[in-house]
Amino acid sequence: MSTKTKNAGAPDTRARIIRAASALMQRQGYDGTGIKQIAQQAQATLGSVYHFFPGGKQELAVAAIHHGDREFAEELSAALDADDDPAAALTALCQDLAAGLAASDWPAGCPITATALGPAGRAPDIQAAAAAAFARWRALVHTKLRTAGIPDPAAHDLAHLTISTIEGAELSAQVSQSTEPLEIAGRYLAQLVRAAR
Amino acid sequence: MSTKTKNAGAPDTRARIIRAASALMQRQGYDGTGIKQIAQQAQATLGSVYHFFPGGKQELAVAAIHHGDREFAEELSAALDADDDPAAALTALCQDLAAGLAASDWPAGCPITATALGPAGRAPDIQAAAAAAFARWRALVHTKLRTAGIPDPAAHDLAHLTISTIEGAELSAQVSQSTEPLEIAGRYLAQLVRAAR
DNA sequence: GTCTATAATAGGATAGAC
DNA sequence: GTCTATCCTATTATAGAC
Repeated sequence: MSTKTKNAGAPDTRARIIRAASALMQRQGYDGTGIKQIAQQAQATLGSVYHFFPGGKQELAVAAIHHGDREFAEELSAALDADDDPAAALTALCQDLAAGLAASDWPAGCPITATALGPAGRAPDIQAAAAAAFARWRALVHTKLRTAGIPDPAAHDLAHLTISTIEGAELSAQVSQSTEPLEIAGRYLAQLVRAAR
Repeated sequence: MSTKTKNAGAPDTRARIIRAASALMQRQGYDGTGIKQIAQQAQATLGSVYHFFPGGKQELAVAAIHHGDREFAEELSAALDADDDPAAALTALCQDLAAGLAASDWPAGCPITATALGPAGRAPDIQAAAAAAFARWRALVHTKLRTAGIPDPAAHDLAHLTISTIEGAELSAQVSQSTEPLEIAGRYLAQLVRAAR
């Protein structure tokens, strides 16, 4: 076994820093989150942060977005795998998202939106990481829809719409401090998927 | 005529400041935008900014959100009034939004999302202003759908879905630097509205 | 790899002349 | 209402001991 493989038991400072950056930027955005705050939350020192991320805040944000990307991809995959019917799976996912948002008291929306929105114009690597995340999520839905028998022009478009709508409903729910947008989105996405067969 | 009514010809520093704050925060977010930058863009001095907004940056953000609220409400109203059929009107609106986003080179998404996302958790007045904007936009769509003959449980839900989907599609388009999410959203929203009759 | 100290700069906000 | 100067704090980032 190579020494480069991760040893899961160790304190793993680098992973703690990424998790802290991801969680804080998800709620406060890129510019609203300080590196010192990240270090404190990760129980690391400033020196350790710059040791692992010599590229500074931008490199940290890219790592945070990759982390949020994988995080939501796993949640999405689990939800899609839980039911053969994609319509039912999407409805259940929206309910789970609504419950998570309410449990966080609303600040914890999409794992990458707030991180990417502000600096996307100035930092191309941050924009690219966010675009890759959206594309991966779309691809997961696309595969599920095709497996369920929906042919390809429709499956491609529905995958796009699904990510857009879930993203927008989570944003609306967060801003309005209500689960209603996500509940409604789940119902209509199911209706559209069922109509596409 | 009262002296309190606005005299449209004057340089109107206060309005220039609000417009600058709205435009900058739309692209860079609340924390990514400095008051000095706003003053510079508005061709005003720091003293003038604090003269009109003694509450500082938070009061400025609330005014910027109100400005973006009215701005999009007018665009939405105009789009809905342009066609008797709400389905066709929504499709046209999505195409207009896509064109505007591409013309801005992608940074100019929803007028209030970036402004509200970061500080919503800490500043209740900013969150409330953003929630009011979303509610107003939903109400405009709701009225249009009811006028077009869609009964009320469906019209209410469809208004919610419309705002969520447009919001999410604009976000996806911005992040992905592509007009495709908005084009697809426009098509499916039209399909759902037509099916609701 | 970790820690502290510090440099260099930019941020929000205020004071007071005009 | 406008302008300039300034205070105070926080920020990113680096240096160098351990």
